[in-house]
Amino acid sequence: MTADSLKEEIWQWVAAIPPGKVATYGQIARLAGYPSHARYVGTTMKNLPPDTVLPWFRVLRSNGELAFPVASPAWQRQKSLLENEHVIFRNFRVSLSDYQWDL
DNA sequence: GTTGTGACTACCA
DNA sequence: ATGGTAGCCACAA
Repeated sequence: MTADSLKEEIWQWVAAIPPGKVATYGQIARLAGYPSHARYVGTTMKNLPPDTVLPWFRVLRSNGELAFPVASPAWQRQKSLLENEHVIFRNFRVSLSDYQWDL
C-alpha cells in the first residue's frame, strides 16, 4: 500500500458518516484498517482544503469533545455545523451514546 | 539517519 | 471527575 492510499481510505470513511451522526478519530482509523493511526486521522482533517465537501465536522474525540479549544472560532464553527443537523451539545460536548455512527 | 510535533487514546493516580 | 503519562506513527525539518 502507498502513503496516500491511507489518506484516501480516511477520506472515504469520513465521507460516509451520515448527517446527524458522528464518529471518533480512532473509529475512522479502525474502519480504514489502521487502528493505531487515530492521530493521523486528525492530521488528515487538518490538511483538508477550506472548501472541502467532506463532513470533517462529524469527527470528534473519543470522549465526545471537539478537537479545538472550547469557544475558539474553529470550535464554534464546528459546533454550529453539527447543531445545524440536530446534533445537540451538552456541557461542551456531544453524547456519543446518542449520536455515534455505528454500522 | 535523528528529533520534534501533533484536530489521538487508554490507563492510572 | 481530572490531570499526567506513555504509546502511537506519519511527516517535516
